[in-house]
Amino acid sequence: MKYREKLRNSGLRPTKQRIQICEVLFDTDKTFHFTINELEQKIKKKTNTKISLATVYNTVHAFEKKGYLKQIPINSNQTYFDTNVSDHHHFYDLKEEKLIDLENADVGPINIKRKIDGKKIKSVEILVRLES
Amino acid sequence: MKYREKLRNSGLRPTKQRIQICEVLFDTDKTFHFTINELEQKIKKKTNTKISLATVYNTVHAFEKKGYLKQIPINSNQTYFDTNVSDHHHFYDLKEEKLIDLENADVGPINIKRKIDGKKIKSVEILVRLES
DNA sequence: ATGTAGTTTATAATGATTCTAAATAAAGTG
DNA sequence: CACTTTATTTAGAATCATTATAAACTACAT
Ligand SMILES: [Mn+2]
Ligand SMILES: [Mn+2]
Ligand SMILES: [Zn+2]
Ligand SMILES: [Zn+2]
Repeated sequence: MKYREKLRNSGLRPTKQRIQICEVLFDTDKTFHFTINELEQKIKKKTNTKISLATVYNTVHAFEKKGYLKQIPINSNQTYFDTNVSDHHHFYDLKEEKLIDLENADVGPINIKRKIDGKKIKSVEILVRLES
Repeated sequence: MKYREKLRNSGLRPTKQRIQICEVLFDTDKTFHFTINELEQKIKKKTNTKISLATVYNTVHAFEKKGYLKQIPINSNQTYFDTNVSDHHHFYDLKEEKLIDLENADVGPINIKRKIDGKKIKSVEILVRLES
């Protein structure tokens, strides 16, 4: 399978669980946003096997560290993750509690004029809250 | 005191606890960012009375609803609040885990070109992550 | 003063996330 | 292939921020 090599190249052993999670996360043209609980549901539906919640957490964190996922800062009691790891911005629909990608073309260039000594910019992200 | 009226005008009874929390939050020229636990510490230090944690939560949420505080979306296990309720952006120093205000003049104008039917923009916030 | 609705409080409950330690599986060695 | 080593999975417990509960208290109107 295509994920065995990807995992091995990342220094992660290609276990059955990790491969299944890869299939749920990356076997799609569209990227998406998810919480751990939503991911658990997707896994349960797609594969009929059960992966323990601890493994889902472990795997998501491992993938995040390797740069295959990223966290989206949102005021929510649950952490949101994104399979789109490119630099991009978000709408957050407050009613639906859903994130929507904003392509960079949807936002003009952003110019951060202020500098902080000894610090460099790691990321610049816009969150646009939407109400009905 | 100056806060009695402000509270009454907001439909909030001016209790001893709320006035003390107002003093900690608003008796300063500089605005600041805080978590509930940091606020609890400040209250303990400034006033020598003890306000229950439940009241701190209740009051912060009441003030947020009235628009005297706002929440800042950050990936943290604790919720961050801001006494600066104007539209503004943030640096987030990943090492110090501290927020720093970016004035609007520090960021060029932001133009969100995409629209979502039936939704209107409630806020636009930039988070600039800083690394050392 | 009395009554009512709002507020505070200690404490319990909740729920997302992390930890633990034992069982299992992958990789390395000869 | 044995055999060893090391990483991973797992169920369940622990943690910890936040919210709920319900009884005591307080601001305020009459
Ligand atoms: Mn937050
Ligand atoms: Mn978050
Ligand atoms: Zn996204
Ligand atoms: Zn701020």
